Amino acid sequence: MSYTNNSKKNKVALIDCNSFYVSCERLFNPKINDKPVVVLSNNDGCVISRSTEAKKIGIKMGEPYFKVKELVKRNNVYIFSSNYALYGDISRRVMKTLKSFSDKIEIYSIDEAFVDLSHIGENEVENYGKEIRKRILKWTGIPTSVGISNTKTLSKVANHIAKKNKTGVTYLKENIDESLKNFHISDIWGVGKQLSKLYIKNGIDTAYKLKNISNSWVKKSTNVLGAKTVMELRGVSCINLETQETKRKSCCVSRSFGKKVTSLEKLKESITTHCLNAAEKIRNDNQTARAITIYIRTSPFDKNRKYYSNSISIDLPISTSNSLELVKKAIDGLKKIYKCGYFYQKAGIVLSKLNENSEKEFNLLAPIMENKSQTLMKAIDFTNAKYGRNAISIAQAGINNTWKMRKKYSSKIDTASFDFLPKIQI
DNA sequence: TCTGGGGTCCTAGGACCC
DNA sequence: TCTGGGGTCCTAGGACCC
Repeated sequence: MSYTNNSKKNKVALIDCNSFYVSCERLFNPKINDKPVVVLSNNDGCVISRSTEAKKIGIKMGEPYFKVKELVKRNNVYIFSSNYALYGDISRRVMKTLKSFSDKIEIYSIDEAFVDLSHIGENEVENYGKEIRKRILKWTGIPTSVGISNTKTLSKVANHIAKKNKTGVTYLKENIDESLKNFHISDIWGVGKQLSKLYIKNGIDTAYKLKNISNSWVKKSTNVLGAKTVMELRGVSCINLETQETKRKSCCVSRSFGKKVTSLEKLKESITTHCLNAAEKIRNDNQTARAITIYIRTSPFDKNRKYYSNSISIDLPISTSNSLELVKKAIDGLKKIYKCGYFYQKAGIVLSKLNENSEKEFNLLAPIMENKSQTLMKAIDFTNAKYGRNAISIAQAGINNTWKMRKKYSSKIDTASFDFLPKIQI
């Protein structure tokens, strides 16, 4: 493994939106600005975003909603079902604002981005961070935290610290050991549940201790990623800034059911719907799939019923993005793994081995078949974009679906009025 | 009653070949 | 009777991220 030891010059900022989904809801609802607010995952299942006030009350990240219902009631917490069309749109605006500072930017997730600040002078870095923060707040209304340091992993640490700062900006310079001593091992980027367990078992419970562990031990006990994290804590950059937007390599669509499902017919409906959505997604990216995976499972939390989970992967003879072909394969697969007598909680599909349309393998019949189907698919995508997703669907997908998601607390805010967003009908 | 969804990367081990 | 070993490729599953 080779490391680029140019840490002295490298400066990278991590900009992270504070309580992003909550902040998005607040944009259109100023009366909840100083109130405890949470946003729930699909199906109103878990808490996935919390305002500072909600955190203080003791509502934990990822906690099932039914477990905190009482706490929520007692403290008058405002609840929202998630509205991804809204969050996606606000995210695009935040990223666009960031790009006004630099082209060297890696959009890491819906609410986070790394920006290269190597060209900014040592004494100006912190003010530059403040300027970024100020502009995003002014242009989009979203509060952020900015962490800056020599490597991505360290800028993540800096960002954590910035979240507790008044200014919202932290620049971790060379002498960072004091900060690392107070930084818990499980908060390090790249150290998840399993690694935390391993490290703590070996007496390594802070970032500082991990930084000073021997190379040979890390390599022996973990893998290359573990080793990279350690190097990055030492200020040696091993994880590059990915400024090129790359196309996805797989595409999955899955949902939990609002109500448990037992019949093959209902499973067919949901698998068909997921398949249509996934196919549309990859067509949008001008991609085709050469494999499809179908999976179904019962609830892993239900102790009173038998658990069943199964999946099947099917290779496709010709790479395709044709909805009808994909649905047909998906249903074939579903029939093979379906077992009667179970209460299913979730179903999903994965399209994988994705290719660019242009690099499709050579096939004699393909051009003729494709022209026809492509015209049809384009017509469907156009209509659905204009009149709402599923305006055109296929009969198999069902119409009044009892298995559809719960979304009791949706703010129903739709930014289409100023950005021509397609409205998603749930 | 009620526990999300969408990604990436790494590795061990099997299949296959000579 | 004695029953190799090294290389490559692929895949499933695990770990991690937000």
